[in-house]
Amino acid sequence: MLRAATRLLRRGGLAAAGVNRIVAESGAPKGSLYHFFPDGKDQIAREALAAYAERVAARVRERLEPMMGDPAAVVRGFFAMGAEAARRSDYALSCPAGAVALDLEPDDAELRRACDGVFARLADELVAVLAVLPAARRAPFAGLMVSTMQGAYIRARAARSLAPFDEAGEQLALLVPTLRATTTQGNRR
Amino acid sequence: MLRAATRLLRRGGLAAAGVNRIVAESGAPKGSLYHFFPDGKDQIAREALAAYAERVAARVRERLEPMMGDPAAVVRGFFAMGAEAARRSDYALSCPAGAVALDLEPDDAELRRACDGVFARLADELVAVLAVLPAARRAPFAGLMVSTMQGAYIRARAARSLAPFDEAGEQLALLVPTLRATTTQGNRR
DNA sequence: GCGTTACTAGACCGATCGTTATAGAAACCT
DNA sequence: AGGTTTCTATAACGATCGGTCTAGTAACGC
Repeated sequence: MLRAATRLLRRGGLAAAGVNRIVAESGAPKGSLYHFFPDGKDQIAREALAAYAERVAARVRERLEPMMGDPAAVVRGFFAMGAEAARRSDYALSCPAGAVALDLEPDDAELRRACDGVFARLADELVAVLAVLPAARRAPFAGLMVSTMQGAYIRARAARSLAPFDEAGEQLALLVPTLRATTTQGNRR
Repeated sequence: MLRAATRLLRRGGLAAAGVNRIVAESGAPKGSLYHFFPDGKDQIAREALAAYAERVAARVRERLEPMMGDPAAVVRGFFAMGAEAARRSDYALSCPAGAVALDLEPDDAELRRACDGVFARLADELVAVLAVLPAARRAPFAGLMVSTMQGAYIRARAARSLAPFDEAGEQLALLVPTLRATTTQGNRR
């Protein structure tokens, strides 16, 4: 059921993940939804996002850990993962956290934090596989990668093209030598 | 009325821009909606996106053209614009095209193209103000900037922080020297 | 066996969705 | 003024939304 919720969230954000559609697509028992998720839709979305965070973090580590010695390869590999997800779903599936974040009403504080948690979890994983970079550079660069990945999902869907992923991977990889060369004391401003 | 539609799209994507909410918030005559927009919600969204594209392109040019000689300043200025929009709306308003793109059902071909048009228009404007860069580098870098901006909107909203904009601006600015130095024949792969 | 709890089916609620229909007011042409 | 077109108000449509409720079955402790 959480799996169906995640897929619908990835497809069209909060709006597409109606409770009726979730139970319909999941084939799960319809009456038991509010038994396991007493708080309703918000709780489903929250837990789906939390589960997604762990799953995607694990996949990132599994796939990028072998390239730890070559940060540029890590960058390219990261965006290749996004491209693959987009291609395999014919541009239907994006990151659920991104889709939800843009659907948020200002009062959905918990859901907002759940989205933030996904990004934070992802950035942490990237920091780990970017260990070769100077310490002070890792976190901002990981954040940049996460942001760019979210945007690439958006643009890829709009253009029905994988170019945004390739574009992002190639160019952010170009940034790696600069990040390696610059020591902490050499930071701009 | 298009203005109200745009604001609602920026706030929460297609789902938040219900026709009733549009007429309510716009104060516009309620009965006349389907007189001016016979195709209904899709048409409103399409025209709102088209109008937004022109407006944001004009603002980008107006604000960044003075810095054309310094691409790094252009980059920082671009993301400062995003940060300002997010800050002024208390993280409520993002790019409508991004929000709509992640809400799209696969059959909304026209709306998808409208989103793509916004990104293309924006990238074109960035290419124009990045004229100092080598020609072959401009378009991909402009695309990267657009993608990263979309992602920064997402992460800023999730984190309720402007850090993603600063992060993006600072680091993409670091990429400028590399792009300037590398000639066309020096392209990787 | 029984009693209790965990779970499920499905109808049902009011609200809101996008859209259409009807009918009346405003504006315009001559 | 009369007639025509343009616009507006309001009600209503069926569909779907998130959520509740009741009745019932399945599973378990004892």
